[in-house]
Amino acid sequence: MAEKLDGEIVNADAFQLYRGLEIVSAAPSEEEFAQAPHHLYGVLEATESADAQRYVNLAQPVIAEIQTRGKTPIITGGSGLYLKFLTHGAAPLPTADAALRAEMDARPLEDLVAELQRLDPLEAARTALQNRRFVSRALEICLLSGRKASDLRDQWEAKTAGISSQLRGLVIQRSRADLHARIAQRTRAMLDGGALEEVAALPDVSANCEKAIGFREIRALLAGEIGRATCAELINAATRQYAKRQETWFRREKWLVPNPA
RNA sequence: GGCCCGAUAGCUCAGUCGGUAGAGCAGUGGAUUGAAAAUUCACGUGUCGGCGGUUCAAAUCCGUCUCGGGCCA
Repeated sequence: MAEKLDGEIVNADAFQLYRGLEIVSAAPSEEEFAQAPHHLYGVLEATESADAQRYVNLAQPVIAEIQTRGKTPIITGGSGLYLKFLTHGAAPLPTADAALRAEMDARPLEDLVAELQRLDPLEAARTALQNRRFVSRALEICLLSGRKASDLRDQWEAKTAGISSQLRGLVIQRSRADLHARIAQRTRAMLDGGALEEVAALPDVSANCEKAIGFREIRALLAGEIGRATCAELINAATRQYAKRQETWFRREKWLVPNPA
């Protein structure tokens, strides 16, 4: 399979700190992946904010361009949500509104829950009401669209129901021991490979970029708040947790084939 | 050598007046269509360092040993 794919990698990450040291979490073969061109153009600057639609807008021209050269774009995760936007498209929902969001952030969660339950009881019942983000997003959809979030969601789910059967993809699953060893190796490579300099040189970054794993930890290291060993361990732990969340997400995507021969 | 402090979950520690122990982190599983490398939910049996003693009952009190750390010599 590997030798048949003349591929180029498009990564589903909005920000690529540590350029050239991307996670190799899915690839036809490790050698091929390492040799394939990684598409870093179209990537957001650290000061820019990101969202799933923005990622799709950046990735699609890159994918099209690879295809015009007769090559296979290999889309890798990254974020399961971003990949799903790419494969299934965006639902016709209102885009986040900064002012409304700031207003909601200032309100107590119970307040948001109560309003959502009043405006759209069905969506409230489907939402994890302890999760502030999910509650405020659902409420935001209702307020901005003037419609019920549950209706819009149902429409979109009905419309995209058949898409998965037309997709092809694979998931590389590793044993936890192997995965954790590779994560530790990657962290080492990052710290030794210029990540400190890269973070030190970054300006005030966007809230999205600030959350990239390693960013805060390296800032703390540079500020002398933690030592290098602690920094590495914190990055390792955060990456392990992220990898586990990726596994959970992709396990649910039934069209993805785990560990094909 | 003497004295003091510590030893409890993988790690850091809490544990009241004795009633066989629980937080944070780590870990595991889940949710997740415009913040997602984010956010969020669930999951806690472990020789309470060892041995002996007191007691109806000991992580807790007493003795002793081991291992850390500190102070005095």
